[in-house]
Amino acid sequence: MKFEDEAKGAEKHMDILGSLIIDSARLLRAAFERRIAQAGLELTPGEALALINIADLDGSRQLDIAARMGVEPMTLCAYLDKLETLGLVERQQCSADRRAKRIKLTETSGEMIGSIRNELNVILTQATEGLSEENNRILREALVLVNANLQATVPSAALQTAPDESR
Amino acid sequence: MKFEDEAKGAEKHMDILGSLIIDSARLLRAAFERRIAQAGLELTPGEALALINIADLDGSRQLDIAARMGVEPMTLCAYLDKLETLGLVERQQCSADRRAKRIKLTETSGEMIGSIRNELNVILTQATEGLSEENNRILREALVLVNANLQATVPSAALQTAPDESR
DNA sequence: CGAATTTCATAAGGCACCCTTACTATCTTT
DNA sequence: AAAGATAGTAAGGGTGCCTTATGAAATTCG
Repeated sequence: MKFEDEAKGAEKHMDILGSLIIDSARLLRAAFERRIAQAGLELTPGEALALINIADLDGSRQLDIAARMGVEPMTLCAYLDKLETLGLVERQQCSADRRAKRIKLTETSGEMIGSIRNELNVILTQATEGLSEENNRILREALVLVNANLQATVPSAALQTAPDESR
Repeated sequence: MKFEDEAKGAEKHMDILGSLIIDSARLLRAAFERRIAQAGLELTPGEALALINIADLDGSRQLDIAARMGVEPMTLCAYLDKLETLGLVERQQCSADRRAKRIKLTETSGEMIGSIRNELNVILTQATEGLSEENNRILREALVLVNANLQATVPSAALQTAPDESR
């Protein structure tokens, strides 16, 4: 059997990117989790991020929020259960469509949202320490592009964006 | 609703980076999982990545491989159980330290490793489509920096930094 | 109009990732 | 030789996210 490991050097810088992204996410999530716990906020990272997204989309329906977050509606539903239990959001009947519910922030949520944003801010400031403004921008733009590219490879994404189903 | 969120703009580009990284990781993992399944490789992404790392560190002990991967020894242990069951790696007694085991690739693993590298390659080529060589490099360097920064915030990181001088 | 289909939220269940704690066997130090 | 550190691992848990199925309401259409 002959192995074609000659190409390994060329591929190496590729598969490293995969590890880098996955490692970043793990580290980031862990750091966020630690900070949230330290700050005494009784939320998981997923719930906290959901709340942040809801803050930007106050009054939206669950489908829209889930789409914005890039998760399945069911995944968001679980977060909302928790957030509602904690009194941070409310599910209100949508008058236009009685199947749907509008997710509204409660008055008491403001403080929590501020705290979460603050923790996020600290973490990301630490994480990007030593990164030039310019490269910070490129990093974000590159990730936006990567995400769009990956999203396009999702089979069901054909329904949303791609007109091509030559699969 | 009538709240002034003037400060939000300043923070926004920060917390977006967090979402971007986490989203990338989720999309990447999902894409990898799909491709691995399609290719008929009976591995999870974590197991596959472990195997790739082992390929670069053939004959190392589990602690070193775990450190390289950035996971706890126990996490790696579970991957190894699976990889060993599949006949892709072997645990060999380390002659110098009978507590330790050296992880060796089996002969049959070459094919699997090639397949995994290939799938990774395809995914990452897709993911970085439209990204200039220059920005690709900056992306990777920025992530390396971010990972190092985040790693430094881990409480137990003080313990981790020392034991690695045999490189 | 009424039946079929679609859509929104959700209940139920599952897989993967990764961790902490605790234990055994083996080094290392004193 | 006794005490403590270290390599691997068994056990178990929390989180993230998914798929499938269900009930209710909306929409399409014969």
